[in-house]
Amino acid sequence: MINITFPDGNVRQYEAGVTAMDIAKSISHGLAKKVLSAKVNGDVWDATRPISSDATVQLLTWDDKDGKATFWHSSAHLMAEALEALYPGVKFGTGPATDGGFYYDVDPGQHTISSDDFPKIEQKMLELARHKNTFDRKDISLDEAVRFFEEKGDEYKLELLEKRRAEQADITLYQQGGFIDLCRGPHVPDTSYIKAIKITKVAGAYWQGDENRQQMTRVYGITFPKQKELAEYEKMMEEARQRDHRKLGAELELFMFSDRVGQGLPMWLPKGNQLRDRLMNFLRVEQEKRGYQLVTTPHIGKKDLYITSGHWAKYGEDSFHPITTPKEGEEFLLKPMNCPHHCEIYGHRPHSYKELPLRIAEFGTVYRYEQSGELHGLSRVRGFTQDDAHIFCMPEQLKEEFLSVLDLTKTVLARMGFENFTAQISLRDPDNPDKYIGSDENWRNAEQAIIEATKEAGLTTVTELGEAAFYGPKLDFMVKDALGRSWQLGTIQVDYNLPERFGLEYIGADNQPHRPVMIHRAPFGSMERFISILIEHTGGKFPLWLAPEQFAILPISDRFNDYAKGVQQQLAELDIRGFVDERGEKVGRKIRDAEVRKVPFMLIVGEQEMEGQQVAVRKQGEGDLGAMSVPEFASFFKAQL
RNA sequence: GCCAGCAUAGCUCAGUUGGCCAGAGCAGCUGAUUUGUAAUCAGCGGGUCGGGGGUUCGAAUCCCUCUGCUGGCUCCA
Repeated sequence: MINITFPDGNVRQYEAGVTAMDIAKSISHGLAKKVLSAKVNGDVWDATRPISSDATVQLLTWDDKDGKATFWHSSAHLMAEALEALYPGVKFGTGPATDGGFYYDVDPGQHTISSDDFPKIEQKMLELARHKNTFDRKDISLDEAVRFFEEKGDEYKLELLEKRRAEQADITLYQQGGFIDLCRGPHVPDTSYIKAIKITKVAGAYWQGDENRQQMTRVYGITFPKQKELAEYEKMMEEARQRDHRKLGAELELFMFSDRVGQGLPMWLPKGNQLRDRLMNFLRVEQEKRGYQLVTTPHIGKKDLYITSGHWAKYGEDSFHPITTPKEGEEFLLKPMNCPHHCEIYGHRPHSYKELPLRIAEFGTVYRYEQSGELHGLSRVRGFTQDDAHIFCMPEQLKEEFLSVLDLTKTVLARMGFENFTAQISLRDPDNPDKYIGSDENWRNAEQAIIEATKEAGLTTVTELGEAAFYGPKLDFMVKDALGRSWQLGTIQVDYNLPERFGLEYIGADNQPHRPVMIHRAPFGSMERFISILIEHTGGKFPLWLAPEQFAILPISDRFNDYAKGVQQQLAELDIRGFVDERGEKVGRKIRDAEVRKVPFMLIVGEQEMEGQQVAVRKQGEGDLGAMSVPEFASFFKAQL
């Protein structure tokens, strides 16, 4: 008999060789039906794999992240089996589960796989799933595995095996039906668990993530244990489509692109620009409270500036090429970031330690030649405005400055209605200390400052080793939007490199020159990207204070247009903005149009309202709230700001 | 940049294997209607079928190429 310890600390005895499935059955039949795999001593195992000695066991179901991963990983195998049936000669790379489903990288040989083939693949998978084939685990020697895949002619699997040989890893195969794959597992007990299937996309992907190697075809899918869950998923996807900032941006007339202007170069239309302006003003005020000083720098700078900063060497060839002038040999670059200009501002005169920290802020528009395939609406563009600032401080001031920036960022996110966020701390790779510039002591100091500051600020954090930039550790804010999707927003980065390259100094209390530390920070990241996320988070129903139009006055007929304009005037004096819909349309129509434009308040005025000096208030998405006097509406409105 | 797909009126789309002057709805314009909580009616205008080249008696439709867009990959100072 062996002792099985459960997550709640309970211990039960079972025969050696018991499986997680057996254990589940011993607890309840309902549970057994839901078990997909199990965590045995911390590793995820097949539910059908025998446990031979004492162990801690956690049963995993669809509700567990690892349970889902098992389910999707098995689904990847099932898809591979279907692909092999549909496209003879197809070769397989890797096929893992992801956060939202699974994919398999395949080399389809002569065939091409396009979205037209999805129904066919789904059908085949469903057909195979119904066979209720078990996923059988086989421990074999590496040489046997090599022989098998040589015979099959799958060079990708052979390459993976050679890698395993170097690692001296154990080799296991999994077989379901006629399909055998190199795989660590685990898998669900059999294929019939997979009830609902959707192939979602097909894309190119480089073998082993290396752009110099073979391009595979990556087929993405998602599966569910119940049809209903697929339906919910599809509904969510539809909701995401409705909220797509590119669609809403066009519909709400916020921004546009033009082929003639150029790819990835957004133009802000009046309403979008208002939104953008209000966001910037909000941040200006918050920054002023925290001791930032605004500067303005030009959009270009001499190539030498970027040779000094080191950016020319790293990005020069792959970015916008220099602008030449009538003067021989003179070259300027469109600025790809604001820091070199800000470093020059810092360096234009000597600084005393008493002046630090010096916080230089700018809404700086920068240009980067992003690869054409990377461009995406407002979230990835070639010209954008950063809500940038650079804080020059002494090393011992780092923590306090971090706290101040964290406070600013939290204020910003809260005001925007993002309640769900985490901070990702990116530290050095401890195994690779040579990759980084700056002394060991400085790094330790900076990393410590970030860790302590986030702790004191009460943030939920995740720490990533090796994700730091070569010039310093950083902290990124990850926010979750209304649909539960995660986005990276603002960033705070410590930089030891630029102060060095620009030879920046301050005179310390000891009357000796010292090197300041620089912090780059941008709570929004960029106005473009931030607004794209805000649009999708709110579905275009912006917080009242940001709405380009806060009300629409809808006269019942043109006899009330003058009264309507009077009301508009009264509200304008109270800083409430909106417009009068003077068209010769029926109110029903005016309401519909205002609803579609997502105007927060509709004020309907007719005979009764004019006589009573009132407005009939209707809230977008909610309906009629009844009549109010204009001052009543104004205070009702202000209460919701 | 790479792989795959897409590009028809301002927008959303129809135009199935090549064949008479390329269609619809919405939007726009003009007129009528003076309207009470999500689309009033009528008339009119609008397209070198993304650009260029080719195949063909004939191309929106087939081929090549360029541009842009979409989904990923790679990248993201």
